[in-house]
Amino acid sequence: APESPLSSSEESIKSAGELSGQAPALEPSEPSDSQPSTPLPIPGHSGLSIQELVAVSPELDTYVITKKVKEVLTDNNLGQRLFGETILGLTQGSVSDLLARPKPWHKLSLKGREPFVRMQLWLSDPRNVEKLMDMKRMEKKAYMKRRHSSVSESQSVESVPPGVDFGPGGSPQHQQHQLKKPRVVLAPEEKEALKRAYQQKPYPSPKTIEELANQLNLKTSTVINWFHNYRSRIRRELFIEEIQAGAAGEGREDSLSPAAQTGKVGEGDSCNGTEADRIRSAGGSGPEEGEGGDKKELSGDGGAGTPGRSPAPPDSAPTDSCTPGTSNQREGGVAGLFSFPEATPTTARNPRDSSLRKKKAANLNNIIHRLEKAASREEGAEWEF
DNA sequence: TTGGAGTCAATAGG
DNA sequence: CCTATTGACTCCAA
Repeated sequence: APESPLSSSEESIKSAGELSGQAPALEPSEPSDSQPSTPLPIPGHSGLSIQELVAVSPELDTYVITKKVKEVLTDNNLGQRLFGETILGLTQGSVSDLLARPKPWHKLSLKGREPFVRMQLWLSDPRNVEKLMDMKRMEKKAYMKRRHSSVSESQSVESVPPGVDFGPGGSPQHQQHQLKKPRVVLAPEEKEALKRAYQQKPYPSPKTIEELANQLNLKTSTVINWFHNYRSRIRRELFIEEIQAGAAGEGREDSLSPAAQTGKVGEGDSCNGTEADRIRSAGGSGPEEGEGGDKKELSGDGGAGTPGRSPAPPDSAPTDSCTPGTSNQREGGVAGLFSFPEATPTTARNPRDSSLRKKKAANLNNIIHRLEKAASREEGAEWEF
């Protein structure tokens, strides 16, 4: 007998303390949602609306929404899969990701806002929870029935365990080519190497990527994908931290508690990075833009995962000092990868601040990369800052 | 083409 | 079962 909490809209209390004006406008008013007419046209395809709703949506607080959704789901023993597939039209993994690290509304594309609008809509009517629970029961029932009566039925061919031929039934479409790519799983050492490479160059040139792939024995496409994903995920972490920093205060009713988790990407605070991924950038490689041919050998230590390569590459301060400080950037100028100095003690209290800083540094590096790229393309010209 | 945003879907842990 | 992680894909804009 699940009760029905939440009122259609409320939130409000948010302390996004930032310099940007950005008045918290007003969002409480939901787009006059009648209620029954179009509860949730079932993910697939709606008659016509969701997208329009998104376009008119008043800026939602994605953090509050996901928090509420997680709460409702757990309180009612509803899984992400069912919720995602029936309410959002997304798979479990996507839902997990979305709920765990919602991006701030203003950084979402129209498409990206859709799931949040759906969640908001779903939350607005407590009866939706009931419906979902009913579906859950139905699924369970169907499942029970299936396994009870289908003892005879041959195993439905799903994922054929690699290298297994089945004599009888004869698999329908001979996908024998084991055209089920095994899914690459990068070894910890490989990830480490890639992260190191990322710190050197967040945007490696095709040539560099090629070299990396060879050194690590990976397909170049894998390396490319890795960089795409890593950049994207680092960026997202940044957003998260931004939000938390903004809502840092105490305001939160049930504040912190669950918040503590998140920590994942950048804890390697300061030195000693065991296996932490310090975003700290080491000596910057020259701006090898375009075809400027690059070098960088990058110690590939494909085996020993222990840090401490010997013939350190060109720069890299001895002892791998913690203080990035004055980067010994050479000629090239800009190139220098940012690495914030142990900033003002005022901002160093929280370990999270540090990782935030590092991520921001990475972000700045991205910006620099873009500027350089644009600059080289525009052939100098008006790039006065 | 390249990079970003969203997702999917296989997998690893519980 | 469930959830979290993550390499690969699809779309899109520049």
